[in-house]
Amino acid sequence: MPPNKHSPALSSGSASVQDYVKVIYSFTEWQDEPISSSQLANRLGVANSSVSEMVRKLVELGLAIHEPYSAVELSDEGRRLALAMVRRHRLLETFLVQELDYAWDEVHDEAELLEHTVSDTFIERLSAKLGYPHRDPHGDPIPDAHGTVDIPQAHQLAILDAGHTGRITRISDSNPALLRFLSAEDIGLDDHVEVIGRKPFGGPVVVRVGTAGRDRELDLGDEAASALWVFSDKPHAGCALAT
Amino acid sequence: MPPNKHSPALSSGSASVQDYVKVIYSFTEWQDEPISSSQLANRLGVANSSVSEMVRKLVELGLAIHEPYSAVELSDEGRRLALAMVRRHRLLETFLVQELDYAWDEVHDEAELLEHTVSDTFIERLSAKLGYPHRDPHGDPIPDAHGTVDIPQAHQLAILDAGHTGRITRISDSNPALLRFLSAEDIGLDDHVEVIGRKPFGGPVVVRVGTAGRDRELDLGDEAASALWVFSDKPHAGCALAT
DNA sequence: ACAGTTTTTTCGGCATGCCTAAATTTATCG
DNA sequence: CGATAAATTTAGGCATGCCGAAAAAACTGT
Repeated sequence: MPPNKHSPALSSGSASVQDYVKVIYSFTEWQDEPISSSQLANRLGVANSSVSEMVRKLVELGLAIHEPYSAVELSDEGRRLALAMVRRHRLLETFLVQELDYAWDEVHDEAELLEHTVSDTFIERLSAKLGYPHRDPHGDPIPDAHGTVDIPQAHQLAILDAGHTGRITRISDSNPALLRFLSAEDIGLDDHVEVIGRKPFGGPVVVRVGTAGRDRELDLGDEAASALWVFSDKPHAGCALAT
Repeated sequence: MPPNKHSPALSSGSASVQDYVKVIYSFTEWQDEPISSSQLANRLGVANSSVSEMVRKLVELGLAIHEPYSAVELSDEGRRLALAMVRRHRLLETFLVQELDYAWDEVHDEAELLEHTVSDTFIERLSAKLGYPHRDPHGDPIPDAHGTVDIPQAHQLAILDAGHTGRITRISDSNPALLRFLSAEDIGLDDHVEVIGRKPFGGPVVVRVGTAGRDRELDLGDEAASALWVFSDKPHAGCALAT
């Protein structure tokens, strides 16, 4: 056993370790399949070989589970750490928007850096100051201090069949430009959506969106339609591409 | 010339570089002598050899001026960077105390970490939110966004002669335990002080302190008396040890 | 001024995390 | 099945910052 306490509670690990663990976790937050090495490399912007190395380290640290040549999964310990990081990230984003008047699309990168630096004390005081929020500005659920999250049932707009109606529960924050576009189109969290259909040959998705009565029809490209997650009005929202 | 723009404005440098520059600067903020290698090593908690290396790098980066075997000084560029870091540190401390209810003695370490991570945007928004403060919770002056500071005329209580009276302008934040002691003794910023004298054989300094009318006499050990800086009521406060 | 002490610098080494290039394993398809 | 393609891992290197030990320079006191 390396210089590693029995159950390191949340003794973090380096910023890199935290990043890896968070990405591994996030990959399965709204989907299911565990992440592969190259997907990890992609999301982290590092070479595949770096991932191999680091994953070995994560396994040594007891944070990940990994059979050579197969997907990477988190141990309970790893998931705890990941959830702590996700909590940090989302609370920081909420803080930046609510207290420092950051725009929607500006918060991600700043939070990405800060999450490795702030102390647990900082995070808990922040949470208190913000009124113990459960959802961040993009609609992502904020785990509580013990690592409990509830992940709302939601589907990407891109995979919903025509006719579906629902509410936008979450908007992926991974592309700031896309967030600016959505903001310009006045599409926001909790807006109503109705899927009208899809233009032929993989064309844009046509939807009707809007807050309250003010709704309008518009075309959404694939990236936009994938970034929008909707909580369907139909209880058992089937969706075409569900495999 | 290394991969270094002409006048990198404030393109920071690594956290280490920032720390070195800040310590070099801080050393002369209230005194005058430039800092020596071993003093630098001491304050940074690193080996002398590490300092030699890093100082060479600082010179390469155009941040420091250094003749072998003599003290280290900052270039204009280095001073700019140092002031930016000091600004960050002090604004962060102010924020932690005012907005997140940190105690006086808890803020230093957290700010020390955060100052390397937050963006300029963050700092400017924070400054606005706090109402553009000029003094941090320990009384240290906060440089403005352009790197202008005014450093109040102040002397360490430890070196003032008997009879001096003044106001506590600044309380060094380098020792949290000492801050807790002072807080327990109810000694705070802007309190009035009168130096009564010094007990024999390098004994404690006897002072009379207090807010408004509620003042009392007490003995202060050398460390405490050195941490307290007072703005003297006498215009040309002479002091015994001034050399 | 010069022998001894102190300060500073130089010299290899180490750890972390990243890279490219070269194996190696796994997957795919005729 | 086997050849080729794709994914993964190993091997060797690089940069940053740190260290201890040893060499070099700078202060000391008599």
